[in-house]
Amino acid sequence: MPTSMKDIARVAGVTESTVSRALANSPRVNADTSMRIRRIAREMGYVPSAIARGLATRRTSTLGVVVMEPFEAFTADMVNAINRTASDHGYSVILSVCGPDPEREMNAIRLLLEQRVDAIVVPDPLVADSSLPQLQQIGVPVILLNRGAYTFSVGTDNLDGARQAVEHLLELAHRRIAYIGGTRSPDENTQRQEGYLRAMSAWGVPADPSLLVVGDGWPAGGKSCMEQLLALDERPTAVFCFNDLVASGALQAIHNAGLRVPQDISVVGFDDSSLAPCLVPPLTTFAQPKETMARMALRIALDLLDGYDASARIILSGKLIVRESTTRCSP
Amino acid sequence: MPTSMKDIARVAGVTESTVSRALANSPRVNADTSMRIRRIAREMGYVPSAIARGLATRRTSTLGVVVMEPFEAFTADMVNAINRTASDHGYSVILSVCGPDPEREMNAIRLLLEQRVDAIVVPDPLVADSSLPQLQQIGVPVILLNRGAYTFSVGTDNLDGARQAVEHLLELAHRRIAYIGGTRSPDENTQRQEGYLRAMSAWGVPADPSLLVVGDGWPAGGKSCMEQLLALDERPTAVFCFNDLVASGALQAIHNAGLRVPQDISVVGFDDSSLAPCLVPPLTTFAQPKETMARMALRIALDLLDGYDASARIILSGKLIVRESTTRCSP
DNA sequence: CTGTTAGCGCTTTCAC
DNA sequence: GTGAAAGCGCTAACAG
Repeated sequence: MPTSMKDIARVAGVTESTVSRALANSPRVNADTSMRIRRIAREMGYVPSAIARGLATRRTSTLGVVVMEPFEAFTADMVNAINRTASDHGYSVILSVCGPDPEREMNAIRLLLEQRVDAIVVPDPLVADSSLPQLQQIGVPVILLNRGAYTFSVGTDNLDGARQAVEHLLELAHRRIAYIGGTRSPDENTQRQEGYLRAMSAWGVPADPSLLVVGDGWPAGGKSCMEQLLALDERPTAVFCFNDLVASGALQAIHNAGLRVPQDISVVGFDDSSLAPCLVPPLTTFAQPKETMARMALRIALDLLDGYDASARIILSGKLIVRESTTRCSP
Repeated sequence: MPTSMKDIARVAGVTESTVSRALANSPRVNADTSMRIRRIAREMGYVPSAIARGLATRRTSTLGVVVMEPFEAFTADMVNAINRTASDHGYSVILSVCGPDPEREMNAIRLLLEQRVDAIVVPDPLVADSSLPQLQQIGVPVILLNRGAYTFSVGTDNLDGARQAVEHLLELAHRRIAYIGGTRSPDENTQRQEGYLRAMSAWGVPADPSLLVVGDGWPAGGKSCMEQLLALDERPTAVFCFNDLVASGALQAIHNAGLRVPQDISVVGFDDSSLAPCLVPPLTTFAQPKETMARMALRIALDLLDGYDASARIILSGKLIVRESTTRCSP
């Protein structure tokens, strides 16, 4: 058995309470005794029990994060960012992985509730809109990322992100610009597509329906969509992709067709996941402000825990990262 | 406050003990009462408290995982695999992220100990050999991955992996084969390099020292190493890389030089991380048996918890995944 | 400044 | 088959 406060108390010849205070650096305990107690604790290899403390204080300083398997680039980055901010605030992170299934997602949340996490963050939520209200009744703050329909959410401005991406291409003189969507997140897809359409029309470029294709949001889908686009009589000179994974699939298809990026076709992704700079060529992509999102999410959670009303649907703006997958349209 | 067993007991007109038993499906409680209790629990929205149970049983059914930030592909995959097996065994996973610094790694472990995790797994350990013994004295099982020097470890046969990779290239008639190492994991690097050298000598191919370069184990390092190799008077026709990240950097350098993969140069990676199939072209790479590694690691941990002596340095073999980045040498 | 006391929510003997 | 009681390790009033 690991040493407990009781053990320390015995050795130090004081009560548990004093030990507790000393270890918490309470000013209400004699400086000498305090120091002595801490020394003894160290010598005895004392490791405080977070679960016992949790039981007593009804706060575990623990944050639950639900992610969908498999970790894809954006999610992994997000977990990273969340973890970083969480530990800055003295929080540990419990990871609960679920499959691509709303029911398993709910189950993952239940598991976290059993662990009595103080709050839950879901970077890639797939819960149905109809179950959203239920999430607020759950007892602990649940924050969703990129889910504007929910009261406690922080997300990226997809509309504007898509606009930035497409305008970048338009500025490079591209006109036949395609959009490869992804069904894995219908809301986000709709918004990004809308942003694409608006940018096009703002520049007076008529939208060609055949340039609007939709895959599954994974590399395979991106690849087959791109193949479809390449088979067009008049193929696009640029493509804007739902996310970086889709873009990687597109890159493969273009390469297989014997074409070059960006000379023959420019490609833009979305997310600026850790995958983006590794691709050949390094991908131009819209960066979601992941760090800020994580910080905001945690802020909402902590405010809620402190009893403040933190209802907020925060929408952050990101910025385009221009790398080497885009260039001026050369007809 | 969430409903507790006490609440249920009051409503059901029984004692807490009976509720506890009923909820645990103990046969020692009357079938009818048991069912009734479980119904009440459900109706009251009861969520058991894992931390209270943990306090009482001194088992938290919780597994700690320490990973180095940033999550790179292999680690993320490993966390996935560990999580999957863990939840198969009814375990939750607490993630503790540390920087690339042994001290912070130890700190991450401490944090997990406070949470009273039942065991700890470290997929990419960077603790010094000299601190290894300390890990065994820590109170809970600590399993390291890919760290043969440690008593409780499971890893991949790096020597054989490198051999497989290089022999694949040799069979494709390559002779000028380079190795791009990575210092981020000295042990593994040494082993993979050794495997490379042995395969070469087994085939009677004299090793050219100028074909042996070493980077940092990240894409940037891979890129600059590859540039160095391309500047050689007689450049290699194939490169074997320390890991997939390095390979992605190499791919970029080759692309920038106006050369093609695999026609001009074949490239082999290591790990078969989720990055590999996304690259252009999809990367031939040696696959570590991640699922098996996770399973074995958990098995050791559970055996240890059950009081068995599970000392074992398990070395698993993996297999080469041939994709499109390698082809026959065309002189 | 320190001790006493009472839980936090659950499990687990030991009785009945 | 069920209850009573003790305890897991810690915190937090409340006294003194």
